[in-house]
Amino acid sequence: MKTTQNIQVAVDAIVFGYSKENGVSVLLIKRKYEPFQGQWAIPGGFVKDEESLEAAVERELKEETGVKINYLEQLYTFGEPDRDPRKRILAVAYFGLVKSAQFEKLKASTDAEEAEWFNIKKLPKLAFDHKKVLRIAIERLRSKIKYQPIGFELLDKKFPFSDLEHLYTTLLDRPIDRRNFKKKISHLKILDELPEKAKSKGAGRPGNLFQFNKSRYNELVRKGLHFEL
Amino acid sequence: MKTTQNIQVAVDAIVFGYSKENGVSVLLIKRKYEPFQGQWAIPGGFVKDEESLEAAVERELKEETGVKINYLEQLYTFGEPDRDPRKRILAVAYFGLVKSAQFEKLKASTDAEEAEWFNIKKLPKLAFDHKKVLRIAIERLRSKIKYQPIGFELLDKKFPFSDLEHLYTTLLDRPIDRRNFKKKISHLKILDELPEKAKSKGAGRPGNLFQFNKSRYNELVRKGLHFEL
DNA sequence: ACTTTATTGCGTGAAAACAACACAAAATAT
DNA sequence: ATATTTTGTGTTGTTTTCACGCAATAAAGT
Repeated sequence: MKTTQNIQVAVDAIVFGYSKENGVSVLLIKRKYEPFQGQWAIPGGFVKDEESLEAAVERELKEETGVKINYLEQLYTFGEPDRDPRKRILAVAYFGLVKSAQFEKLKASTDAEEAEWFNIKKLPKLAFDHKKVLRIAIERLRSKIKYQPIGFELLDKKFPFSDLEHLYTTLLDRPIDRRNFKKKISHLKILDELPEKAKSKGAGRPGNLFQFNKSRYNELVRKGLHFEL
Repeated sequence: MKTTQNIQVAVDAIVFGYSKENGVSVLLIKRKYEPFQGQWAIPGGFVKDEESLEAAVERELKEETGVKINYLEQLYTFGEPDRDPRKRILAVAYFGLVKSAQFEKLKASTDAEEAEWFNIKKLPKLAFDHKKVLRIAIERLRSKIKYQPIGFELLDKKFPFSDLEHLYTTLLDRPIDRRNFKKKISHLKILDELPEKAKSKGAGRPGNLFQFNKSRYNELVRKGLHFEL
């Protein structure tokens, strides 16, 4: 077996967060070193020899941003020989989501001076091929939210229905009929309606709170049903 | 930058073929060397330093099996530290399809003595974690065929409608109502009906020949429609 | 306090998609 | 010629989706 191969393996983490005020945002870091020093980039780094890819993602995220991920899946592997100007680096990109509550917690973190959330419609110039990587990640988020209940991973544990609606309209970039949307979601029976009401912030009638019921969802999947918006 | 990392990068190619007689099959090779010498495995090999991942896949496939792929996409990257007993190998797995005409051409190939097609329901024992890899690939094929027109990549350029129907019943493992299926497909207007008829092999009325119209399909996609069985 | 404004919650009818179903036509096999 | 195999097509009842309007609840404005 040849051992002449000279490719470094890294992981990247494209992490999305959401809030009603800031919309759908992605976590970026400002690069401290060359190449692309000072530019914004997707967080990530090299994989250690004995470490799984997922462990590497979580470690790097913690080191660079202090953020703890709520949902993680593999996105795509970028392996073009010239992605990095110095040497060949293969990046296994992961796709992560954080709950609304976690979102914005950056300020509290110590290492996070150079990390920031950016609305996905107002992205800065990015290092390497990260523009392309991010485009693919956003595509995945947009399409996946239609047939997998990952939207709930972006909201708080308890949320008013309007938050869910707002998330979908924002992400899919089209208006949604609240009544039909409610019907569709509620007859899947994957949401529990809580007795409490949201405490109103701002004008308008306060909404009931809901909660995603994961075990109910898993049941449905076992029966071959599937969520689809 | 540390260069102490010691991970080898390989590609694997899970290639599917189809024929009415043999059903949906996958291309495997018999390993010539340790570890797992003599066992069946997914074709693949190490990526060369200046070579793209896709190029590596095509090269290895040609070397090991003589098969030329018709459709190729990335499947998943397997990076667990202990996948290979000798040293850490990260495998970027690709998912490929060959046309029915190409299928079975193995015998003609010179290097292909140790390559064979296996019906996906009659798989042999596999080397490494290839059983898991294959399971994921089959899942992908099954689910993707429902919402992307990749089924046509498995058939000949011109095919009778019954072939399409047979492919779907086989792959989805459930009966399909011919009339409803025809209605659904034909009102998408992605098939051109050819004036010729299939020359009959065996009893029964010969069917008309059809052909997938890719540009028509792309139009539909642009308009936001989507294929779904 | 009462009026205005913002937001939530619910129901109905029309249109489209889906599922179930049977028989005639064209070819080969005997 | 007659039987057998396989293709091709149309109708109807049911279910799902889509479009749409109005009353209820609370905060904000006066």
